Amino acid sequence: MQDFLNDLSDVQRQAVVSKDGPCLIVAGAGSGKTRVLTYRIAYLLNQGVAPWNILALTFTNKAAREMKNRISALVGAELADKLVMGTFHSIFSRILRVESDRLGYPSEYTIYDTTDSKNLIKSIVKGFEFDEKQYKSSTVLNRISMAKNNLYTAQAYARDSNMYANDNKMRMPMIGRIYLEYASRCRTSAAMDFDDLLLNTNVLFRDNPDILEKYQNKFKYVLVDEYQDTNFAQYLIIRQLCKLHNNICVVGDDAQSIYSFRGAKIENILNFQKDYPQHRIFKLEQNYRSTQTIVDAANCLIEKNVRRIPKTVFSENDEGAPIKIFEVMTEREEANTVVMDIYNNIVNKHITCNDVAILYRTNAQSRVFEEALRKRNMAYQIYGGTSFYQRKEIKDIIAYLRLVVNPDDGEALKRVINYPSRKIGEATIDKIENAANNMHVSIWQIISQPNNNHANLPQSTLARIKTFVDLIKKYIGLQNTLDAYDLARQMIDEVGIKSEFDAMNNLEDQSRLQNIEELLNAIMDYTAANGNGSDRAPLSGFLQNVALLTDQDTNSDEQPNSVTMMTIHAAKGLEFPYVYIVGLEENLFPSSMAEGEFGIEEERRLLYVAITRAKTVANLSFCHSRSQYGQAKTTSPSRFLKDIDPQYMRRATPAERSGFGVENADKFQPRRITQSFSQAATNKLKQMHSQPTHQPMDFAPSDAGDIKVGMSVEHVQFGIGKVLKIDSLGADFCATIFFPRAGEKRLILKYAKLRIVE
DNA sequence: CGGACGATCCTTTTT
DNA sequence: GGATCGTCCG
Repeated sequence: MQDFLNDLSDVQRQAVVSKDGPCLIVAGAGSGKTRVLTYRIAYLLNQGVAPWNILALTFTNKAAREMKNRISALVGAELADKLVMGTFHSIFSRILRVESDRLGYPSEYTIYDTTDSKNLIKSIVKGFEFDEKQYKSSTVLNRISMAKNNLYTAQAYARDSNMYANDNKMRMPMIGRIYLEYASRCRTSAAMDFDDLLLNTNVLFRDNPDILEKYQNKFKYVLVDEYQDTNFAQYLIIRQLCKLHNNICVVGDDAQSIYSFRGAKIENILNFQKDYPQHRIFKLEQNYRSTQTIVDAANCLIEKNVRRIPKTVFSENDEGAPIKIFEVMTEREEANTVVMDIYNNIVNKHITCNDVAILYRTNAQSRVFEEALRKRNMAYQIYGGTSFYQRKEIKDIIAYLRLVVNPDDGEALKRVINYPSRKIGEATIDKIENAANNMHVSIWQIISQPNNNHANLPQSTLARIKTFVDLIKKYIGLQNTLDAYDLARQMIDEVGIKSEFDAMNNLEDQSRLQNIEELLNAIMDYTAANGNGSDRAPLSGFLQNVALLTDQDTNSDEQPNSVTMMTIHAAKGLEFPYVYIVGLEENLFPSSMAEGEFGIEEERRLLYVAITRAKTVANLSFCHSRSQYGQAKTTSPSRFLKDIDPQYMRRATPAERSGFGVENADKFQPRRITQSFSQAATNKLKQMHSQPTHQPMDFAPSDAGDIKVGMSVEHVQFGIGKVLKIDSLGADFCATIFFPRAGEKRLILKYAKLRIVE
């Protein structure tokens, strides 16, 4: 134990061993925050605190998993596994399942994801005959979400004249009414949305002091990661839970608060010292990750913000290279230039694709980079496209499983009652839904009692509905005899989802079938891990996990050596040797959506986060024109470029800007497809396979005699490479070529079909 | 009732 | 430029 404390700096160690009382750890970027948090938990365990008395809250499952692994390495898995550790949403959803009767919910309540919520809102707006353009589901949901994050229940919201005035100003006066209906329909569906998990936890604690006390007693030590990203609902839960023991330790960095659009309140960390007067504060200011240049540049950027906790992050690493600024004409050129620079670094600096990340403000920016990378045959991986569990075929199956666990789940029911087709049309569904709403019961309660024809349907339709109801009932019955895996497999077969797809001639269908198999594998893993002996792993447990998974948690099939592409939000907490931050233009970064000085400060923090992801090199780029909605718009450089002292930057030289081969880049045909999750790639994949492309049409080999050292050449199979050496082998000439994808190859020029790129 | 084809809207960021 | 929604037709 004493040994591992030696791994820490003085401040880190002080923060780890300050066991009792409120404690604020302000952790600058790259200052070893996770290390302090994990060591602190290990230290508590070592001091004899029982693991089940420690509550550790994170924002992502991934963060929780990593932390658990690191603690396991320090104190062993037996102890670490007993910690109460996870995301806010997962921990409190579990508590809500245990205490659900106090809220009038069944223990097997469904968790609605954003799509479910939006669909429900659409249905409500339609039912009220409001204008669907005026009440966009995403806007309405946002508003409801904000309300819930600030602990406004539907009743409180509908009563509040300020809220009404606000909505009225936004020309959406009926939001209060929609919220009321939304809440009521969620309840009849026995469903909670993401925000309900936090709102209802607060309601539970507010209305049931005995339960609050129970958890106050249980959680003797509470630790919160990324405290700057907590919203009011989370803040209050923490505050309540800690009232008794007062052992609250929060870790965060105000400079990295980037989630206010989701209700996060930077005030929570700014006010911690006022909230907990007997607190201790530790500032981790040494950055162990980045070069001095990167840290200093990031510092002078963030200093332009007014609202911050004063601290000075510094680095004792090498000075490092200045930040290179790429100024280009179009986003296509931006992509080619950045990719060419990456390529040059791979060849000249001997880094690998894994070392590189391209970070952008919006997901939409990824496409041109995908294309540019594909042209160079460089593998890439996009994070945050449509995640596995958002795919249609997966959502359909999940909907069936959700119905088995909770047949009142209205959104799941509407999704699959006519999929695969049972000849139950929209008109019919509308009728039964209306009947259900009028009687304030779930759709299931209407259709599962066939003798009461509440919806006034013709006999033929009733019969078709009965087939569906019987199917679901059958599996509700089987739930007790089959484990989650057997039930899912059997149900998928019986329902006939698979026969919707034809793997023979359609690549998309083939991938859908694969996805279904992958889902079954995931259920099998779950079944194996969670069932013990005669106790079967319940389906409900699997569904709960799935509902709270996010993109970052589901990107399981990692590409071995690939460039990472993601939004800056998704990059938080990660680090890469080489980071390219692209699209530094007004109205993109800062986003045109950012309003007021507060909004701009958040965008600035976002850039701060982006820059501090870099270990050795950070580069920035911007265009003079970017196409928006299909047409080119003139853009101007981001104001943030002026926030960084020029001494830390240098403009890319014209040669670097054009990159060799860039002019020709557009003429290449893509020939090998890298795997990724984006829709664009999937579509491309479809196109590619619709016609055989064994030999690219325009691949005309260059004359072997023309190939010289230093040239960039392209090989059919290996992609683009750089000629390192030319020598002779008997009568033939041989070239040693370095291919970023395939490594170094020695090829006989006479046989190797090489095409000169530049 | 379902599929095909246009019109329309759009783009933050995500637990 | 693309995804989604609505309309028209079989």
